[in-house]
Amino acid sequence: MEQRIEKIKKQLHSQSYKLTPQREATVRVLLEHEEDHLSAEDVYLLVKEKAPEIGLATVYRTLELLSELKVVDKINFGDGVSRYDLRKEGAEHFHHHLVCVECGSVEEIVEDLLTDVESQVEKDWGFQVKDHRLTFHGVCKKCQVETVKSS
Amino acid sequence: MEQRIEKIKKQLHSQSYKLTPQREATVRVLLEHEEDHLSAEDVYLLVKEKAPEIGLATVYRTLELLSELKVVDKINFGDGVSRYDLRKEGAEHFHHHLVCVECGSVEEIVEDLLTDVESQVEKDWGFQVKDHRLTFHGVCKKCQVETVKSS
DNA sequence: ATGATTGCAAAGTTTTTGCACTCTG
DNA sequence: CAGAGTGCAAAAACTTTGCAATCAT
Repeated sequence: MEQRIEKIKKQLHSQSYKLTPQREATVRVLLEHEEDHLSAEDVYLLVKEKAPEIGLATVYRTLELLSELKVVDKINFGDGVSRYDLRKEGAEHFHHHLVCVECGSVEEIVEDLLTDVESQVEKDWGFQVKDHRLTFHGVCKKCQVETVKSS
Repeated sequence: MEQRIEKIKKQLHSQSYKLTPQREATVRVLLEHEEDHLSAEDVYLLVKEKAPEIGLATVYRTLELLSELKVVDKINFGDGVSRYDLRKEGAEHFHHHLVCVECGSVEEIVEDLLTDVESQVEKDWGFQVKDHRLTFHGVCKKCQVETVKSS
């Protein structure tokens, strides 16, 4: 945890940004909820527990900044809100998501499944791929079981 | 064009919805701009040219309805707005997008590149895939050329 | 007539912005 | 002190909703 904060601090410094207490608190919340796909509001409420004086605008500004630095990725599952997801340690690409249409749960896939597909896109469309967003919509393991039960 | 409208009309009727003039005008705009990834506002302005009395709320309601019927897909490229994309004729899955980070252009890939990846997800994660969203971010052919020129 | 659909305006959400204040170096 | 960063409140941007009027069967 501390190491990852240290690393982010360096990333900020390298662009002459500071890791202020507010920014640090925000990053800590993200680290503690790495699997949770928090919205800006979610982050705000969680940060507020530790640092009640923080403003929502600061959270937005911080998330925006972290987004530029590629520390987090801003994602959107189609409900009205943006969600913010920490990049995995050393991950070069965005990870994938499995969104369950039954229960709304979101599972993460860290593996990069798209190496072959990316080569194909570069070859066949002449498009130089830098990153990707992949989300599958379907029925998660748990809900499949429950469907069987109830039928 | 007329055939596709006829088909959509049937889809609506099968769920006891009507193809009102407003809805038809909206569908026509979508058909005429199939490559354009229009926002609700875009659609509204274009429909207004032909049917000035239409309201923005109706456009939203129509797009919502078409979305439920899987006539269009609602997508989000990370700017604040939802965009609406007609499903291709006979396409079972959502098509993919190539978003250029230089010029912002959006290219479409109609082929389904994910058949293998989907099998893998079903096998390895026990997740029953129904649909997917795949967007590549990178540099399009045109901007690659221009980068070479200017360097 | 009855129920679906519409247009308008109002309200709701989420996000951004302006500005004075604070902090750090 | 200068510049970056902050909190607050106001504004903006996008979308949804309530309701009376309209339309189609």
